[in-house]
Amino acid sequence: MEEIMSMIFSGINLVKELEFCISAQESPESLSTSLGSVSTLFGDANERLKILLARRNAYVLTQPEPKPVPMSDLDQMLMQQIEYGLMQDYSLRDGVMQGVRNIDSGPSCGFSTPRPRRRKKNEEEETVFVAAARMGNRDTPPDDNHTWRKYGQKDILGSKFPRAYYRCTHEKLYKCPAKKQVQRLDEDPYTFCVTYRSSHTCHFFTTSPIPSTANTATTDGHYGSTVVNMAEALFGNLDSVVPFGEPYFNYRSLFHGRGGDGDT
DNA sequence: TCTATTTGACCACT
DNA sequence: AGTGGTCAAATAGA
Repeated sequence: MEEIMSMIFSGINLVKELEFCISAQESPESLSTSLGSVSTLFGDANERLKILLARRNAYVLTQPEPKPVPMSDLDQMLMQQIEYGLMQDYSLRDGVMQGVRNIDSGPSCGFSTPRPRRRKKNEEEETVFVAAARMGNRDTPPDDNHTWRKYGQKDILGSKFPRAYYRCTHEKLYKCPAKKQVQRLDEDPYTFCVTYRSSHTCHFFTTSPIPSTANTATTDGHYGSTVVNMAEALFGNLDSVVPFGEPYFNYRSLFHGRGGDGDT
């Protein structure tokens, strides 16, 4: 899965380059080359996703009493990542950085004593890609409304940048199990891959948990359709990738605090 | 003095 | 054995 996400975000970076080619009015040859790279990469990622989803669907069908799961965690995670990445891209292009994120999912899973030194295999996990601030401190991702304490850093094999490990500041006081890992992408140092593990059981924020709509760079209605259009342009047939058409899938809900709840 | 960060070492998993 | 995740002592900063 991480490999697919890596491919998708590499593709997004290629789209950025393509956009630059267009604005720089480069030759049709270079445009064609750029387009080819994009379509190859996304096509490949799409194929892998299809295989992945097919396997999952097959697995669900083999369950004795399949529950009505409208959208799998995997799908949801994927969509969040894709939309979040696009959102960050759009925000940066508009010169606005929005550290908006709210993807806590489900009940927290605490640790049993003694605390394991390795994460559990099935521990809940959410990965988002966050654009770094272009000004100020670029070494840390934008504020995500929670306070974190760094407890480790590791050089990761094959990665140019080290991975930083954070846990919730309230871990001891409120037994909050939330953790996150932050790593820069090799292909785009301005983008962080942030992996969240376990939900916050504390509900303390460094800033207001719901940013005012006055801060929104784009209206979410416009953005939502833009994202869909862009994703469709990128993936061709969205139905084969993500269930935009799912009745239970509300992509606006992914962006809490961006005016998605209140506007009509 | 307290809290956060750094960093080498330890440990679990593959 | 190699790698990633965590611990914990040392250190820095408020």
